[in-house]
Amino acid sequence: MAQTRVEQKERTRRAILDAALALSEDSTLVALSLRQVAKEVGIVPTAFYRHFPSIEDLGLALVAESLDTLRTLLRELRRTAGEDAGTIIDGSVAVLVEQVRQDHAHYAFIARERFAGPAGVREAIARGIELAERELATDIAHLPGADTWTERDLQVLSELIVGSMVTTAERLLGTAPGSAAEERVAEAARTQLRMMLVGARNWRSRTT
Amino acid sequence: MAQTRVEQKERTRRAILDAALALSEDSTLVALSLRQVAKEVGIVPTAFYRHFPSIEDLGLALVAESLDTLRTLLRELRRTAGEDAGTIIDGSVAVLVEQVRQDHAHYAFIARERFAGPAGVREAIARGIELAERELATDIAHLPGADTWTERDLQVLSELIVGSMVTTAERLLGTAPGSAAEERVAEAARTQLRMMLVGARNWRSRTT
DNA sequence: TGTACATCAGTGAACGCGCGTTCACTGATGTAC
DNA sequence: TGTACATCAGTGAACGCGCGTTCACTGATGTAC
Repeated sequence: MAQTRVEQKERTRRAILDAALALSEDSTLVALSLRQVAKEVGIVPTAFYRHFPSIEDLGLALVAESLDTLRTLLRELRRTAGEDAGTIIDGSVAVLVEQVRQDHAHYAFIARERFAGPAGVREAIARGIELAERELATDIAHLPGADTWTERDLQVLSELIVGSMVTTAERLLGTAPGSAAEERVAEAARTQLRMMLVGARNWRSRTT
Repeated sequence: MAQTRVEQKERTRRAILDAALALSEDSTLVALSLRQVAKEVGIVPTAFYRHFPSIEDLGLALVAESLDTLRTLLRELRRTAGEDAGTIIDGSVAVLVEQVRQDHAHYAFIARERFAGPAGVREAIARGIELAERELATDIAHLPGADTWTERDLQVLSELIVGSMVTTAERLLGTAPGSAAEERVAEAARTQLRMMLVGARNWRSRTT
């Protein structure tokens, strides 16, 4: 029965993370107190220290989880990909909508803490987004027709696309699941990706 | 000499706004205390109430200023515009770089409070960005060749462009004035706008 | 110009409250033999 | 299997501190006459 105590600790840790996510929903991590979290979880404030040295460290754990979710999303993007751009675009937006619906709290957390969080949290988020951009650039490089692109142009295009996906995610956060507003944001995202695709396809012909 | 007392009050108000801007630079408005601001300005905490009913109201005043700055920027964008897209793009990026350099604290404030600020502040920022999108759509509609675009496509394109400019501004906030990093962000922004322009020019031919 | 009164930006004491952190503790779970 | 001991998640009292807000105030600036 060596698992029981370990499992109980893990359950409390999970409860702390979920409570922090829920309590920071309408504000931000830097305005969140250890005592609020402890109260929400149902433990005494000092018990918090059995799990995290500070709220900032709890935040870093949440970022790690959020970025894992994001990384899963990007893996999904790639997995859906054939070579038909329209399919990739529609699939990508569908996955993004689905992920934001499913892990709403995590994405809202990223949006909030990206610029307003503690320094370490901001850096961790920035690193995650840069990783997403590099992975996208790699995937685009393997598509047919991309061989005439410079590495820098691929990177800049990836930044543009990831940037617009981040913006789309931020807009989705303000819409209700299944609402007309959500579908409008999704449709706009598909149109924007198609506009960027048209730009990309006609890029070399205009600059070489 | 009816101005002296009024002027002194205005000077204190200005000092409070500047102190709040400076003190929230590494954190956010919701983590900023009235007492910190008062201390920075050199007044007693209770004197704060002669100027604002609360920190949130001070935040709303700061947003109004920030959005005025942003509105000036957009007016500049339009003023620079002939009909040559390359000139508009280069000029727009130059203006954006210049504005972010000049009013760094204000733009950093917008980036931070956009998702993490008090509810009223978040709404005010969202309204300002929507206004920028509508103004851009109006201006694009007056460019030659835009007459075949649907209103919705114009709106979606404007959202894409404003979104990428917001992302560029956020990236510029992380660079030092005159640095190589700043120029790299500016160059990427110009490339992205050109990619979007190529997409826009070839859009109708592919969808009608 | 001189005087008497009004205004009001800023003062300073006081309040109750929630904060992070310390410390010695308890008692159920786990381990050694 | 039974016993004696170790571990450690969670407890609860206590601390000093900064917080927003109240209140009655002061005294320089401004106004009426």
